[in-house]
Amino acid sequence: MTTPDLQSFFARIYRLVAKIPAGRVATYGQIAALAGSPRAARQVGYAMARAKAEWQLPCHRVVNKLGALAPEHAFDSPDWQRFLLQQEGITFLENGRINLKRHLWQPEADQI
DNA sequence: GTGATGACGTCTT
DNA sequence: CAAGACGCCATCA
Repeated sequence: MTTPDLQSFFARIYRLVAKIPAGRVATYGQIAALAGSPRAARQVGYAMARAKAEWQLPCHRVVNKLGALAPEHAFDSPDWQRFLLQQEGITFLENGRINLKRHLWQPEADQI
């Protein structure tokens, strides 16, 4: 159709991120693909940076495909994201990355 | 409308 | 998989 963007891709990204259950993590590419643009993974991170705290988005549950967390400057405190994830039961490897094999979010049709 | 930006991903070394 | 370079693509100035 001529109007594929109901509001903006960011809006869809926010909606998807909000559906990530606690104790699970999703990748930027995963969110981007669900939003309709598999190649727009960067925009997912951009959307997180522009996200407002009032939206209460679990942006700390969004990581890259390597399991590495966002840059330190992205959160209030350098290890704030890691702290939140550990509080939800996320396990980290010795190299400081998340064990995606164990905590990667598997979106279902009803979740979208 | 053009150019620059960037919380990524993939390829190559 | 580590580190660097290029590409992608929506948003911002």
